[in-house]
Amino acid sequence: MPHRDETEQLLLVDALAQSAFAITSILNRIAADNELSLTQLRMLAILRDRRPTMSGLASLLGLEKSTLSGLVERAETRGLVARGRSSADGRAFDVFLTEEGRRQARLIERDVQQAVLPGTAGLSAAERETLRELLERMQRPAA
Amino acid sequence: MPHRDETEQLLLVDALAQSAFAITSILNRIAADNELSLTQLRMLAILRDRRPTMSGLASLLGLEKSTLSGLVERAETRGLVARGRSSADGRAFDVFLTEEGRRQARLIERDVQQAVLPGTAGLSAAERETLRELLERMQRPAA
DNA sequence: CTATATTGGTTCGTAACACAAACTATACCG
DNA sequence: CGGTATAGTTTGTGTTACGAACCAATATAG
Repeated sequence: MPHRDETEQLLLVDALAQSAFAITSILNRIAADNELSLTQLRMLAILRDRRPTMSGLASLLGLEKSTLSGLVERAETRGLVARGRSSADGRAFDVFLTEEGRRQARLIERDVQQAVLPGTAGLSAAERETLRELLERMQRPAA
Repeated sequence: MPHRDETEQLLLVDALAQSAFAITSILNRIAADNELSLTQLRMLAILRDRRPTMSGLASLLGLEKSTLSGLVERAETRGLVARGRSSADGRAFDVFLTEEGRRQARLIERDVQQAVLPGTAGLSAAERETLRELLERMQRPAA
């Protein structure tokens, strides 16, 4: 049952959004269980393999930079992240996970896997691989 | 480059989470542009094709039911949603979109499509269809 | 049938979140 | 070098989110 390509695109966007809603619902719960907010959890996940500046992190999270000061401050107070002077710009700070933050991120990762895996049970191994590859392709910049 | 199946599963979960993070970042921005919070936006999207009770909606959003009273109250005050007595349980209220809420949801849907579509450009039409189908398969209950 | 347990939704207290405006110091460009 | 842009912070305001407590409706057990 293929659709016209324009329709197909819109259906894909909707499927991506629905998937994001479902995952977000799960993440909300896991965050609360770990005494984190959804945004704190997302920040930890993003920082697993990045060291962005404050405004870079704001952009990745889709938030205003004024929001980040408090967010990072509180995470810093909890020992989950630290800040360092950016070498690229004397005004900027990089944000990165501490060892404690890495531990917390791994715990969360485990919880997320446990919660999300059952939902993938209806797919064959080949389908799972295809889905993963296609999603990863979408995360890569085209250029 | 296939992996062991267990690894493949974990990579898929990670890809799903990364996708959700990226979409959520976009949704955060669109919500702010429409003077909504992320959670308000998610609620509108969920209510497009559902009429859940308050606690049903809390579950769909992954939030505590105590959070829903204020959330729905404010959306009701803005004329985006309304409540009706549930026929299934004399204590319960259903929540549903008003006409205004439907209009708002359509505007948001348009914005989301505009923002997300460019990210799908690197996939062929067939790949897009495959991705959509696999995502939809995941949203369906297996039973 | 009655007493007890459970549950749907609300209220309240508390901390956190998120935006916009304003600000300061640093960086950039003509 | 001077004017403009920008990274990050602070402040004000409204919203969000959890847990505890509560009340009324519903479910359950004897």
